[in-house]
Amino acid sequence: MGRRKIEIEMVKDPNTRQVTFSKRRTGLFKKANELSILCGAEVAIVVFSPGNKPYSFGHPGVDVVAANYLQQENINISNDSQRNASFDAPTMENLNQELNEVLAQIRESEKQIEKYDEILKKNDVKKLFELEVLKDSYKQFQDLVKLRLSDLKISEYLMLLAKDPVVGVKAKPARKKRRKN
Amino acid sequence: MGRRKIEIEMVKDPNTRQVTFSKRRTGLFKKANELSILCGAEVAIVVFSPGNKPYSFGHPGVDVVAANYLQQENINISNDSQRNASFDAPTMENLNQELNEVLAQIRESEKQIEKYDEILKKNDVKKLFELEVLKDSYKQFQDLVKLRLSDLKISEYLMLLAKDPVVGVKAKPARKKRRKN
DNA sequence: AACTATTTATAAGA
DNA sequence: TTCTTATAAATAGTT
Repeated sequence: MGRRKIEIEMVKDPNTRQVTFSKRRTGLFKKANELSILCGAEVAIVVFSPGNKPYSFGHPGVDVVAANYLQQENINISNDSQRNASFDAPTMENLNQELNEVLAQIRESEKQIEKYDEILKKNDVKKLFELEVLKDSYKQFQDLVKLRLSDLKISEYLMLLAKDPVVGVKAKPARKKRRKN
Repeated sequence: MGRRKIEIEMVKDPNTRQVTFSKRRTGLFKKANELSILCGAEVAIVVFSPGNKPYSFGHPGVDVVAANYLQQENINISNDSQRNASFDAPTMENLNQELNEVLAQIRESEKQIEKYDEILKKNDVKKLFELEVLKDSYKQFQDLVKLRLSDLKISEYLMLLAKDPVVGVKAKPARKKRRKN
């Protein structure tokens, strides 16, 4: 889309890479905005620049979309457009707690997946009932992962780390550009 | 970018709106993928369709997963009401092979989830880079599960089992599809 | 699901 | 960084 065609591969020159990033991030956010308006869709994007600086776009807001994504279960219960718009900036404690909860449940589910696997390998028809039970467990596991440990959630976690990287050590007042590679 | 210029405003016709959504979501994810590769940037996107169906994109440099996702979504993404409408009757061999593949991948990923867990518990900021790497692994895992072991396929698998309990012995000729739940 | 006339994004240059 | 512009790419309407 420019004077010349380029291959989709890492841009080598760091300077050019930064310029490309700026241009394309602008374009991406514009597209996202158009999509949300044209289709009435909710969109949330989090991007880290080559220098690891976070940028985000959201309609109606990253927080709102994140909350909806994470709490989709509640939408089924209340039909109203009573979206949970109150997704306060997460703290490290919140995120850690939540992640640990999920990870615990994942481990719990893994045991059952193991059994699932075994039954499948045995192909024992008499275990059909058991298999259905395990299926339910597995679906719960999937849902948990999808809903509660979403890409977005992880990105937010990383954003927090990026912004306040001295977790549990000390808080730096500085808000300048942060880099690590 | 089309036959005519359009205003950026809600597309009124629901049918057209859905088509526009599909096309532009594809475009958005493609752009996101290119951005991540060209610039080595982290990107995460969550979108809700007009029908409130969630779609997500994530990954730097895992273009294969993104491509697979786009290729397979016509299988995975279909309305509940039309679930079985266009799903060719799977054979036992197909399903067994597919499930075993996925289960292998799950076990592979579990190891990395463990490491993820450990790092989270440490809250060690210096491990940020490591965390990002693990996040990628975990996201791949998520995508795999979503793509290849959908609820639909499990349901079909169970249906087959229920009807044709001699698993792994032989595949009976295709039969009419029936729904259980 | 494809096609194509147009619009839009953007790579390179200033 | 911002602007310009030639060209590549996305897509709106069509088949």
